[in-house]
Amino acid sequence: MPTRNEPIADPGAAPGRGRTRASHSLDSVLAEAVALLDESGVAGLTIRALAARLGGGPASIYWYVSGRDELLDMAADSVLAGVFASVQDVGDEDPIDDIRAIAIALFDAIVDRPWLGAYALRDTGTQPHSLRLYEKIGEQTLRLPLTATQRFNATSAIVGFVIGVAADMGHELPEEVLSGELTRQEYLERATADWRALDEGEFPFIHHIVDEFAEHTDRVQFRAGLDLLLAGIRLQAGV
Amino acid sequence: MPTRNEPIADPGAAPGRGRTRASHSLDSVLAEAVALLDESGVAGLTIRALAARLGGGPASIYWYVSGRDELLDMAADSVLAGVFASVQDVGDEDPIDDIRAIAIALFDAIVDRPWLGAYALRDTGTQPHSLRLYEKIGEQTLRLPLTATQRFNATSAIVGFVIGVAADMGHELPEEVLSGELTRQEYLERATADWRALDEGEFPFIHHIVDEFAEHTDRVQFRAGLDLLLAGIRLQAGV
DNA sequence: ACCTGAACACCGTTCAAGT
DNA sequence: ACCTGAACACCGTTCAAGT
Repeated sequence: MPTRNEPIADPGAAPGRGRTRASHSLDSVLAEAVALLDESGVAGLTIRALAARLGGGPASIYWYVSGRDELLDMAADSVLAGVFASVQDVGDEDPIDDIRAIAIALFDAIVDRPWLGAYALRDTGTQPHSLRLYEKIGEQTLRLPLTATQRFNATSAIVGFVIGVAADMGHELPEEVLSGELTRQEYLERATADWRALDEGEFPFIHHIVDEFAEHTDRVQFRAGLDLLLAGIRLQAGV
Repeated sequence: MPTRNEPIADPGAAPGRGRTRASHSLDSVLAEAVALLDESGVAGLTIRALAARLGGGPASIYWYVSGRDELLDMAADSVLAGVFASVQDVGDEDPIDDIRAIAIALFDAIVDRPWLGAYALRDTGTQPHSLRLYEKIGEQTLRLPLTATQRFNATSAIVGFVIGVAADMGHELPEEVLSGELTRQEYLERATADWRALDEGEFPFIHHIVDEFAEHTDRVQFRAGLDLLLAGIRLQAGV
């Protein structure tokens, strides 16, 4: 908590010359945390594993971060910094198209890093880049003829949709797939077989869409849903 | 894992007559797990706390459940059984209105139990009631003039939206609120003050909607977003 | 200012043994 | 079939002490 507003940049450019004592920085702590999350997921990010990676003891982490929860929040937000940077120039086209572009950038980032789904855009108070991304999406609605309430609701709907669908897809894949024990293809085939085995009278819808399920890709399905939501916003704005 | 398909009902109606040895059932394990989750959240559900509540040792839980993850999945699904039951008769009105009714029932259940957000509708293979709820929503799209792909995408979008927005709202409230240390009202005021303190040139959207934020309610905002998505589906179906 | 050492109070999970 | 006892191998977090 006391370090929350600490400068993010490394104060001394080079890591201290002494070699017996370990020395980190907020940047390196977060960078290694992200690396650990990418490699082994949320469960893999332990304070002890992180400290070992940085060459120090567990207690050293607590100088930079108030605890594991804040670490997770900050690690997620540090990734969102990149997403925000990548959409900084968006805002000159059709407002709805621009919202789509931002939403897709955010979604793609979460697909690449499934652990992000649970920690991105959680707390705009602690996560400055989450706030900026929320702001950025909202700014596009400012260019639509809507009321303030409609803009607020539309923006929250977009964010909720992105996070929700992405999170859903993140843990749609069980551990066997993430650990490389099973390919996505094999997993889909197994799930498809399960669905086909269901009683057709009891599960008419499942049977109706099982072929689509077998061949679907997350990105395409996400875009399709996003376009439905955007169509609703466009209709409301009358543009 | 071996117990996954065990009958859910208590085999012997009365809990064994012997009083020195603890004796549970899958039902009681899940019921106490839900109670624990309601009282103290996901972090509060430990195998040891659950076992103590049931009057036995930690190892006894493993006869009913393969581990903590499966316990969480099954506890969530056991709550969804009630949600499914409550919407069983839905399906005679306008299809879009029926989808709305189911989505709202699901959302309300997650608002009541924030921990549900992270575990509901996660794995239709392990969670039978998640599957039935997904099927139920999908069945309404069967009554709309859409292609199978469109129905699949629309249904997944609805589910993703509900889960996403609900999950978002679930952890929007920090621990101080959940622990009763702070009221929701006070929290909203604090967050609102933070937002007003932001630079207006840099955060025009935040300033534009801060008054709406201060007075918003989760349920109303969810319905507004849901209606945008439903409007998009209606437009696609042309009904 | 920033890190070490060492401890505290927990965890989930396993497994032989009991009933 | 279902539970106990006891252990294993971890956790996050704290804090006095060092540099």
